[in-house]
Amino acid sequence: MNTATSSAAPGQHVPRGRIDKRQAILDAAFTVFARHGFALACVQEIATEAGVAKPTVYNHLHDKETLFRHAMEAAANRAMAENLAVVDQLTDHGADVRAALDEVGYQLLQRHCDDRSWALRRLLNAEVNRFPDLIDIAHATGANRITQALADRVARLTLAGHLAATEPVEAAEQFLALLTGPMESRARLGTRPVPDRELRAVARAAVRTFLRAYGEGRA
Amino acid sequence: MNTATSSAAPGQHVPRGRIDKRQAILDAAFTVFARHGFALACVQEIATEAGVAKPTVYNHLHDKETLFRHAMEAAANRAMAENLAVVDQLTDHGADVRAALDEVGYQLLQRHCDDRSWALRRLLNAEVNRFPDLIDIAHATGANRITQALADRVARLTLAGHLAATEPVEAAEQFLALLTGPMESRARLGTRPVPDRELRAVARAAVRTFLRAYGEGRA
Amino acid sequence: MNTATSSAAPGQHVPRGRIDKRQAILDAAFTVFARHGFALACVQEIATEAGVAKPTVYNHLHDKETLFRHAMEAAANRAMAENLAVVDQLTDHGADVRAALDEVGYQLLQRHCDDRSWALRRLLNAEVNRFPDLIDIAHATGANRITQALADRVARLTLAGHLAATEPVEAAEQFLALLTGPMESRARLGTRPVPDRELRAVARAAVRTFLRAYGEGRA
Amino acid sequence: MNTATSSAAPGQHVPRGRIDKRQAILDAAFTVFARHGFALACVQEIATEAGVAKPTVYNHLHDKETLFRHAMEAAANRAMAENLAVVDQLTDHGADVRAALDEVGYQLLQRHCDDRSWALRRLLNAEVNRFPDLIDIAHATGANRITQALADRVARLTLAGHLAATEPVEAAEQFLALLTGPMESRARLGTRPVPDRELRAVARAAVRTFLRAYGEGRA
DNA sequence: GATGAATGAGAGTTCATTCAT
DNA sequence: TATGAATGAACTCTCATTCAT
Repeated sequence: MNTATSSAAPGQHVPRGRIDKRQAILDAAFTVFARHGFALACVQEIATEAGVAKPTVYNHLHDKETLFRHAMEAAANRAMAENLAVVDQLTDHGADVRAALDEVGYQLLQRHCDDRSWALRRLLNAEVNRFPDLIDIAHATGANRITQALADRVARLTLAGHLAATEPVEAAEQFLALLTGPMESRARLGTRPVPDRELRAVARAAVRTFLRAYGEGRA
Repeated sequence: MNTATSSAAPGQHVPRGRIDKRQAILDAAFTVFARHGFALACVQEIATEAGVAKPTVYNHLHDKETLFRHAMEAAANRAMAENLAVVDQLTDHGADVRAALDEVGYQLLQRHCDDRSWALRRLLNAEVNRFPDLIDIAHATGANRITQALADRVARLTLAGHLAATEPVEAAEQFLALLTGPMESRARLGTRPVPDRELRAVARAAVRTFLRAYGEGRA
Repeated sequence: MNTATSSAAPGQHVPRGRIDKRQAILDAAFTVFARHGFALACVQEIATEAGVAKPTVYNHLHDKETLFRHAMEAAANRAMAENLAVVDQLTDHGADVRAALDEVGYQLLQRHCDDRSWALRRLLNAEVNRFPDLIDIAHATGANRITQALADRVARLTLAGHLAATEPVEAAEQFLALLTGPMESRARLGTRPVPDRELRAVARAAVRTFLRAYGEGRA
Repeated sequence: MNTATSSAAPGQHVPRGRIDKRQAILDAAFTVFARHGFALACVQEIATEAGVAKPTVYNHLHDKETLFRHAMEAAANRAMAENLAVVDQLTDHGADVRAALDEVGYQLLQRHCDDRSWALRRLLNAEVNRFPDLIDIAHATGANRITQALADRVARLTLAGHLAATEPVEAAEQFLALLTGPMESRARLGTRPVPDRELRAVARAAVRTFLRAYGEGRA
C-alpha cells in the first residue's frame, strides 16, 4: 500500500522499501504500545498506524512479543544515545563548573521528560514481569551506562581540581537522582508537561546541592 | 497464600460469607493485578484467589475498573500510612541528627523496596493512561504527603539548629530523591531483592550528601 | 418494603398485603415484559418495579416462566373482558344499525389500540415458540370469544331484519378484520399513537363496507 | 438444512470461503432468530448453522444487532418482492374479475401463511422496542407498498368498469384486511399449518364481501 | 512479499436461581 | 415471610495468529 515510501538510489538494487517498512512497523508499534500498554495494544492498530496489513507485521516480526521487544530496544537505544550525547558535553574546557552542570542537568532533564522517554520507562515498568530481560537491555545499556559516562566526567573534573568527589560513581548516581527524582511526582508520571522554567529550576537546585556536597571546597 | 481471609473465632458458626469478603476480594485483586497487570489479570483468577465465585466479585465491586481502582487506593493508602509512620519518628529528641536520618532513610528505603510498593508503582506507571485520576490519589495523597511531612521535620530540625535548610520542601524532596533515585536500577524495577546491607549503604550515602548540603555548618 | 399498601379492614385478620403484593408483582411483570420482552426482562427489574426484593418474586411465582404465564393470563383476561363489554352494547334496541356499529367499532378499535393491548399481542407473537399454550388461552378465550359474541349479535340483528348475514360467524370475523386489519401498519405495531379521529374514520369505513355486504338490502 | 450454502461448480477448487459466506450467514441468522427470538438466539448457533466460525460472523456483520437488521431486511425484501409479483398478476385481461381476485387473494394468503412470513412478522412484533426503525423498513417498503400496488390495480379495474371503488387505497386496505385478518387466530400466529382448502375458503369469502361492497353494480 | 478472510481461545459481564438469616 | 448475598451457566465480543491467494 505504501510502496513509494522509500527513496532508493536509482540504478542500485537495494530493497530499501523492505527496511523502511520494518522501521515504520517498529515506530508504529512503540507508539501504540505506549498508548495502550502491551496487552491492550492490538496488532491491527499497529498495522494500521504503520500503513500495512496485519500479516505483514507478522512477516517482519514473528509475533507480538518479538514486536514489543524490538520496538522497546530501538526506543531504549535511541534514548541512551541522546543521553550519552548530552553527558559528552561535560568536558572541563569551561572553567565554570556550575554553569556546565546546570546546562547538562537541564538537558538531561529535557530528555528525561520527553514523551517517548516517559513512555519507555512506563512500559518497562509495566511489563517487567512478562519481559524481565528487557530490564537488562534498558538498564545495563541504558541507565547504568549513563551513570558510568557521567562518573567518568566527574572523575575528570575531580582530577582537574574542580570537584572533590572521592567516589565518582556514587556521585554520578546521586547527581542523576537529584535531577530525576523530583520529576516523578512533578510530571505526574509523564502525564503533565513540565514547563522549561521548572526543569531549569530543578536542575539548578540539584546542582546546588551537588556542589555543596561535592564542590571543590569539600574533601 | 491468603492466610488472613477470615479470622472468625473458632467454634463459632461462620456465615456463608459476608463480613470480610470484600476485603479478601480487594487483597486478591491487588495480588493478581500486581502479577499480570490490569489487562491480563482476569477476574476469574481474582475470584479464585479470594475464594469466592466470579459474580460475587461483581456484586461487591461493580466493574473490573472499579475493582482496580479500589484495590489501588487501598494499597496506596496503606503504603502512605506506613511511610508517614516512619517519617513521624524523625523528632529532634535525639541529638544525633545523622543517626536519626540514617535510620529514617533506611526504613523509608525498606518500605520503598517492599514488593507491594514496587507493584503499586508498577501498576501506577502501567495504567496511567487508562486511569489518569489514580495519579492524583497516589501522588497527591501519597508521595507529596510524605514530602510535606518530611519537610515539616526538616523545618523543625532547622529551627532547633540541627540543620541549615532554608527551603524545607526542596530539602525534603532532594532527601527522598537521594534515597530512592538510586534504587530504580539497583533493584531492577523491583525484580531483584536488594539486601539490607545495600539499603543501609544507600541510605548512609544519601544522608552524607544531604548533610554536606544541609548540615548545620552550612547556611 | 411497601407494607402500607393495603387497606385491610380493621379488626379483621385477612392477609390482604399478601394478595396486594402478588398483584403488584404481576402488574410490574407485565409492564417489564412489555418493555423488554421475555428474555431481556430481568427479574430484578420486575422486583424493583413492584417494590419488593427479588426472592419475594420467587416466593410468589415460582420462576420466570410461571411469572410470565400468570402476567399474560391476567392481561389477556382483562383485555377480553373489556372487549366483551363493548360487544354487549350492540343490542337492537336502537333502530339505527349503522350508528350502533360505528360506535361499537370505534370502541373496539380503542381497546385494540390501547398500549397494553398492543403489548399483549406483541408478547404473544414474540414468545409463541416458547409458550405455545398461551395462544390457546389468549385466542380461545380471547379473540374467538369476541368473534362468537359478535356473531351472536349479528345473528340477532339478522333475525330482527336489520342485517342480511347468512353466516354470522364469518360476518363477525370479517367485521373485526375490517376494523383491526388496517391498524397494523397505521399504528406501526403500536409504536405510533393513533389519533381518535383516525380511529373513527377506520371504523366508519369498516362499517360502510360491512353494511354494503351485509346490509338489509342484500340477501 | 442449508442446502443452498454453496453452489460452486463441481470439480472446481472451492476457496476456503469467501463468496457466499455472507449470504449463508444471513440465511442462518434469520432461521435462528426465527427459532429463538433476538435475545435468546446465540451467535454461536448462527455460526454453526451457517457452517462458519463465530468470529467470521463478526467479521462480516459487525454486531448481533447489525446481523439482525440485515437478516430482517433481506427477509422483508424477499417477502415484499413475492407479494408484489402476486399483485402484478391482477391485470384486467381476464374479464372474470371474481376469478382473478380469488386467485390473487389465495396466492397472497399463501405468501402470508408461509413459515418465513410468520417468522418475519413475529420478529418484527417482538423486537419493535429494540429496533423501532425496522418497522419503517418492513412497513413502508413492505405492507404499504403492497397496499399501493394493489390500489393501482383496483383503480385500473375501476376505470375499466369492473369495479366501483371510489377510493382505491381504502378498498385495497380493506381487501387485504379481509384476507389476512381472519388468519391471525386461524393459524394460531403461525403455529398451526393452515390447509390450502381453508386458504381458498377465506380468500373466496373475502372476495365475496369485497365484491358486494365494491362490485360493478355499486356506485 | 503482501493481503483478505477465517478461526480457536478466552475474557468481561449478566442473570435466574438458591442459601441462610 | 422477606431479604441480602452468593453462585453456575451462558453469551457477546475481541484478538493473536494462520491459510491461501
